[in-house]
Amino acid sequence: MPAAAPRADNRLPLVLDAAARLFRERGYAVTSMRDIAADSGMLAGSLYYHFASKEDLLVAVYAEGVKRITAAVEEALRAPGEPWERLERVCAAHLSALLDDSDYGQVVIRVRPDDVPDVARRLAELRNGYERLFARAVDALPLARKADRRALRLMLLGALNWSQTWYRSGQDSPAAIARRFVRLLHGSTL
Amino acid sequence: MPAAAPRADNRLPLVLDAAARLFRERGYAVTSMRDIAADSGMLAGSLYYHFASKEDLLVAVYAEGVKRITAAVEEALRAPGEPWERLERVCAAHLSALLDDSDYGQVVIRVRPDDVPDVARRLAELRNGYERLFARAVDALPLARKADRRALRLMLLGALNWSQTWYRSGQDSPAAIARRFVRLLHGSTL
Amino acid sequence: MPAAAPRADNRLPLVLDAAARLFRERGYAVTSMRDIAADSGMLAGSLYYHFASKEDLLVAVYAEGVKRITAAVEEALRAPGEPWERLERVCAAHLSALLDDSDYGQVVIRVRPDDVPDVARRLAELRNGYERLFARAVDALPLARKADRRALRLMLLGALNWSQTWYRSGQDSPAAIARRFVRLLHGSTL
Amino acid sequence: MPAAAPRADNRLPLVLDAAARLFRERGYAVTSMRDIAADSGMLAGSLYYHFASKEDLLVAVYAEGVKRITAAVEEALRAPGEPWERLERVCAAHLSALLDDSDYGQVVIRVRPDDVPDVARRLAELRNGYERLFARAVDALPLARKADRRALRLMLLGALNWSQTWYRSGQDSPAAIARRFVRLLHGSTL
DNA sequence: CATGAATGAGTATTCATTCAT
DNA sequence: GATGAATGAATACTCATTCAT
Repeated sequence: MPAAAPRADNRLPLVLDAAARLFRERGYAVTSMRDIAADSGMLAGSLYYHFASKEDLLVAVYAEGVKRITAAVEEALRAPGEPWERLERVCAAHLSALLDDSDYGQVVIRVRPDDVPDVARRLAELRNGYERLFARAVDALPLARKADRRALRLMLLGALNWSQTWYRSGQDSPAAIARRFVRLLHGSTL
Repeated sequence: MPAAAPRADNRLPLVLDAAARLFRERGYAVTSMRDIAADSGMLAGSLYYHFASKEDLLVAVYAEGVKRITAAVEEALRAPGEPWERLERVCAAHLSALLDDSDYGQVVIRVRPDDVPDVARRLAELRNGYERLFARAVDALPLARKADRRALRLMLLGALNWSQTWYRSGQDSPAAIARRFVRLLHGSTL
Repeated sequence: MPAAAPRADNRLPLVLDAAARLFRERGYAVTSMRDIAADSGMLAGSLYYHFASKEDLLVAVYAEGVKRITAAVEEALRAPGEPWERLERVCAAHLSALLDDSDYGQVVIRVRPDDVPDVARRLAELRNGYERLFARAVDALPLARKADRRALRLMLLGALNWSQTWYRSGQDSPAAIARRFVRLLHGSTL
Repeated sequence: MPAAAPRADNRLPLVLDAAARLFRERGYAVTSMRDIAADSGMLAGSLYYHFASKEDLLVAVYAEGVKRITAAVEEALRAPGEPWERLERVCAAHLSALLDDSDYGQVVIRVRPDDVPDVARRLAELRNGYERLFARAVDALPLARKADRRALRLMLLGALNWSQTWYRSGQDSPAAIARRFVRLLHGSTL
């Protein structure tokens, strides 16, 4: 019997889920601890048993978001295939995590690190950690010139992330969007 | 004695400028009317002589931002040249307005319409109005297939808008970024 | 007509009075801004128009308290007379300001500077300013030895200030207490 | 197997020590049960096994403080000697307990009974019990008039207690302070 | 004995807004 | 046009306390 076993009725994950959903739906600044508490079936004060501050709660959600996107993209990277194919799979995975899979991934895009000055650096580091992973998929491409590689990465990632703005589920699937975006770049770099 | 001559010491533009700067720097939710008032050398209550609400003030800033981007892009569209060249110029103009020119343009990207539910629709319309203009530059491209046109527009616009996230003035100029992005797409669509 | 004339219905003094009374009655930590507001016939938030923080409000009350004690003691110092007589009058004035005259003086004794770390230094300076004045009355005494002078001052001031603990109005008057205390010291120093 | 033997690892004294230290350092109102718990290596809830409320904890600390001062003063009273000499020793003992010996004694001075209305009476009784002891040392003095006796006691006790305000260890020792204070009163009463 | 989790009332403070002057 | 003064609701957070485990 492990000593530190969490209780069965631990509601921390519930809190995290509620926060993720609200941060994604409305944004960080505009979501109150009371909102989150109400959605977790608790009182506002009770949240502080689990998280020392609203900012800490955001960091936890954000970290979970990065973790999920990372996991999805790592899996896509592992599968065999030709570099452009792999990039397409990576983009599809990235988009899925951002648009469909859960609130956590969307928070990573929606909440800007500098919206929350006190933890901006921690958030930025989490995001950068992930972006290095994405860069690996671009580095593997057989490109002619080096400068193009950075531009291609920034362009692709920007386009994917911005998709949150216009994406409506039901129409184009993440995979379809990823395919179209990657193909737009493919021919041009031959 | 002229009847409706605006006073020389009209401080409305001052208010608008302060709001634009603060909304851009910190975001809408986190900027208070008192902050804006202080930056305009007034008291919070006095703002209400000029704007009925904080939301109205945002709409005014946003509209001015769209107007400026629109003006810059329209000028770029007017200049003669081959469609891809023109698109490049349009992108450079768009980026300049977004990154360098003024706070107003940056507010249009930084503030999401749905951050402010009550005026979300008005903001979205303003933004859409502009995006239709941008679309014209894409429509003029000699592309093989129709589907590509939409993807190309969304990709390009997303990549440009997202650049606010990583752009640091001093390094790459807006024009250079625009050129690289457009060229990445050009070859592939021949 | 002076430009910055305060409005007739300015309720700031009301706030100050309420704060003084409550700080004296219950202590600083235990008095809430709501309590003070309720006693001034306002809402808690409204206090912040007049004072930027609870600490600032305390400083204002404290300063007023020191000012009043100072004024009383200065007057006692000005009156002519033999040094011991003058000291007695000074002590009586000090005690009156502390026990009878108003809440402000009592706050100066009741609230310890280090109860409020952030403004401790400002409070201590205010108090020290006054104590230097009190010291003048002791310095004028014809004492044999120098060391005694400091001890006498500390003893007298301590005894006077502590009287807040046991004093019940109706019994001994401040003047009577002062007389007895000073006479206890007088004979011994001849 | 002995029935009521207290456990070896009884942590109650630890709690008491932590509370004494914090009440002395910061004051009662401003010290939280969590602070005390943290300093005792426990969680806040666990304190309630030992004490029914924060107020009870204060009473326990206060009582211990009074007990220690009482013990020190009783010892000083027992030693033989002339009344003024004995008073001086009593004052030195009182001051030591207040300034140097431990946190408990200082709490008795620092925390005013009426800071804690619900237990104010119990605290006052504890304090009075001690003060009667102190009075015995004054009663033994060969004084001319009765009124002086009360004044002398209040003056001396007040001066001693207030010393917490200006005393800085390292400079004057409690014994030296006591000597000076008592001598200031001695001559005058001959 | 002690913890983990929560409560519910309270804290200081902030904010968009109002309106008489 | 703008201010001084205030409102009322909200905000993040704290705290003494409870209680099943």
